[in-house]
Amino acid sequence: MSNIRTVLGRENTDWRAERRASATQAIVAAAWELAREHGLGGLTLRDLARTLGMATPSLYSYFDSKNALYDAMYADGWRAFLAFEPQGPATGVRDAIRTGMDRWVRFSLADPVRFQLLSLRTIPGFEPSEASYAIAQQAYDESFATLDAVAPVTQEHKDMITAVASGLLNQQLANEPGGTRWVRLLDDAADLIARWVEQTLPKPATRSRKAKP
Amino acid sequence: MSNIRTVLGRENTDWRAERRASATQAIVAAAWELAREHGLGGLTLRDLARTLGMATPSLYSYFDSKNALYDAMYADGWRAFLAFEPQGPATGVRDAIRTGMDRWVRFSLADPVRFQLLSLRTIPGFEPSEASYAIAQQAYDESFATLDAVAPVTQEHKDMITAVASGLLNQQLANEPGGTRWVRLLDDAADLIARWVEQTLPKPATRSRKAKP
DNA sequence: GTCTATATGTGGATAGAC
DNA sequence: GTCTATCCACATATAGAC
Repeated sequence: MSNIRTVLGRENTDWRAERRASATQAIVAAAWELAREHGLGGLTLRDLARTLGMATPSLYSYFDSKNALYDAMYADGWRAFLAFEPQGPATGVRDAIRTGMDRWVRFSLADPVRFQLLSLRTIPGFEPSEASYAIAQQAYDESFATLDAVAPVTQEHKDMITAVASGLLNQQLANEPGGTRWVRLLDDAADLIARWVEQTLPKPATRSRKAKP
Repeated sequence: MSNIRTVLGRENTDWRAERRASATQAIVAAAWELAREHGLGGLTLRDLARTLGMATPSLYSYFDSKNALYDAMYADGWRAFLAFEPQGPATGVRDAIRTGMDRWVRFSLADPVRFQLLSLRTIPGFEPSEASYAIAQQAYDESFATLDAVAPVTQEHKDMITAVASGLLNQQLANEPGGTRWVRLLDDAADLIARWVEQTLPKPATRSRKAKP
């Protein structure tokens, strides 16, 4: 049933979709830049449109609202994490925890505004869409894959790890941005948690070398 | 050199100062209420004035700006912490850390919006004044007095404690407000830190029982 | 489909009368 | 100190040209 018309139509559609996607990406990139400059809450659509050389209402062709833009930035931020220095396999629990926390901290320090959007509830009224939250979930799972591969850690273990990492980051960025006062405690913190995790690990079915026959 | 006129003048001044202070306090209290209702960032001066039965610009007789109001709330919040369930002496490092963290967590959970203002950088452009920050410092020092009395802990020890507590709190309030998923890890966290503190305590001038003669 | 032009509503903030 | 009137910036929405 396909003829030349529909094929051309599809190509045309793809072209437009691509153009639209690349334009959307350009808007998101410019939004990050302005957010880094004026703060996440200080981002305005007027500024954004002016930066891009377009009229403010034109942005609504790409985003239904300012929160939709934040949502796109949220998804973009987590995608950036997925692409950020993928972890290799770890030699043990301590190594997995340390490198995992370190990766997250370096990613966050590289762009505090991004950390603010991804991890803090700083934009009043903004809540990520299901689609964007799914990407965040994917990043979460991927980020713990290394540790999961090394030991059968529980959800509580992961919660402790994320809480401590986000606590050190938040204190650092809130009280001494650019410094290292809290962040340099990260290795100690990772060691603490690692020891705790190893001690509270659910016992596997006693895999003794000398199994009874 | 004093006469009846200056005395009356001073009394008059004091009256006015008191009335002004109590009116200011009423505004701050109403502001907290609205912030709890609509979020910290959702607080508007229009709403606040309407609640108090006055015109919006009248608020500017008490506060130079919205941020000045936030500043008064910030100071008020830390004063509330100073008055919140003062700690008694502790039996040891672990006890001091556990009760100190617990006190802070219960205080914060009792009013998440207050925690947000005191501990997060959530209001774009708001920074506490020197006077208000001094109150925060006082609360910080007072809150560690119990621990200080028990052991010569370092700044790093305190930084770790505040970071872990704020991390658990932030995860809890951001991801599951009203729940206990992160907060219930507090005792474990306190134990971890206590062990670490005890191990890394700066050695006191070796007070051995069996001193060499 | 995307742009320009324009309108509405809600913020914070100021001026000036009383 | 409190009010009314007003300003400006912003998010948001719609109409209409191209």
